Amino acid sequence: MENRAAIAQAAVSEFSSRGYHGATIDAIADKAGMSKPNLLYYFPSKEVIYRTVLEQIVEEWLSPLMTLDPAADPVEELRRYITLKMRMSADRPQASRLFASEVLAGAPILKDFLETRLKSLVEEKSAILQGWIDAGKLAPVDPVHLIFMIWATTQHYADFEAQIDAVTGAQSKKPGFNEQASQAVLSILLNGIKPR
Amino acid sequence: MENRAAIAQAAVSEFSSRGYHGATIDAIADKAGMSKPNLLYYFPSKEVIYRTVLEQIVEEWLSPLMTLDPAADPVEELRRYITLKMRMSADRPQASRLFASEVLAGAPILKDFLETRLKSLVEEKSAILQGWIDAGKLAPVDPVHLIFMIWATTQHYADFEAQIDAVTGAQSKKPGFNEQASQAVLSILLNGIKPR
DNA sequence: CAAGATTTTGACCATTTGGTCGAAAGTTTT
DNA sequence: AAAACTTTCGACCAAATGGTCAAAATCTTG
Repeated sequence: MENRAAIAQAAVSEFSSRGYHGATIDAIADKAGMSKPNLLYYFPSKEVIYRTVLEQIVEEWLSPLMTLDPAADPVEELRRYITLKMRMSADRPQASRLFASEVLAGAPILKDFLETRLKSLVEEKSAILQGWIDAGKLAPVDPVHLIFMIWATTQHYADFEAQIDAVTGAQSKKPGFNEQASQAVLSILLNGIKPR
Repeated sequence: MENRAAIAQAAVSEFSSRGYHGATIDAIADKAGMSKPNLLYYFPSKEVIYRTVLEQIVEEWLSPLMTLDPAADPVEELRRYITLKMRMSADRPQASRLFASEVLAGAPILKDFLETRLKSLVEEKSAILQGWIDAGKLAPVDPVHLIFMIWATTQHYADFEAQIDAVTGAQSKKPGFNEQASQAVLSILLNGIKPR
């Protein structure tokens, strides 16, 4: 259904910049090119729209972590993962901000998801990291915190874009900025976890 | 004025958990223990309350960075700064989330502040970092991105508390968690920037 | 092309909410 | 203790907004 997709896209844009309460059905409908009652023909309520787009985003967000390969070289594997997350932040900053906004508010909708699927995924991947550490291929560091740090640094470039733009004088709009940021992040994180 | 302080505190709590639009004057007044008209006797409007608490927070947020001492040992100085930021995240998570929420929304109120005072502070402190790099005391890495990374990782523990709680099974409530997190963050960041 | 199904929307409603107002309650000053 | 000033609040208003509904427009199908 073409219309549902247009609505979802408009919703991500509105929810991410104005927050759940700040976004209005009217504005979403406008952006999707239809009237409010027409939008409500496709989605029963504002909350259902919100849940729907959140769920989509969360699925996409998860997938890169799921591919972590225990057989690969740890540093190269993490380089790949970090690079991928940096690209996602650059490509879909609104999606990142919508997710962040939900978690900031205490994750009222995603709480269950975070406690179940995300928790077990993190546990699973932490075990892989711990295996690498035990094999002496990574410096000894709590794997869960390492995962948090990767999320924090990579998503920061999307979530705090306004601050980064302000501080760098909108350098972040220029092509190559993302590569430069990736270089810095990779350099610090990978050096930080290489065994000495 | 005791009442203004109570209002400000209630406002930080409401704005940080419900966002600007989700927070209501009534709820803030309730939490501050007074009626809505009474609250509006102390602050002329919701937006002024918001601006006021944001400005307070931003001042506090800035101060640790200002103390960076070029004469000190780089690694020890950064250890001090990171530890301080981690403690701030643990002590005042709501303040952190309110700031994050403002930036997430595109920093409509703080834009000017970020482009002027924060920008020049970052430039000033970047120069110190660059000096350390030139002296061979730090690994060569873009100082601005290093500052972003420190902000990202430390504030993550406040801003994404809901996610961290969910994933760690509320371990983060236990005493010692913050120390453990600080250890991990310090270990990775400091190792990441030590010259090799 | 007519009957039926789907999609679209203008008009409307109920609730929420930011903010006002006038008066009451409390405090300070003379 | 009366006047003057500060603080508090019940009642109210106007605008915004989530959602409904019946009818119109459009599309599908026998």
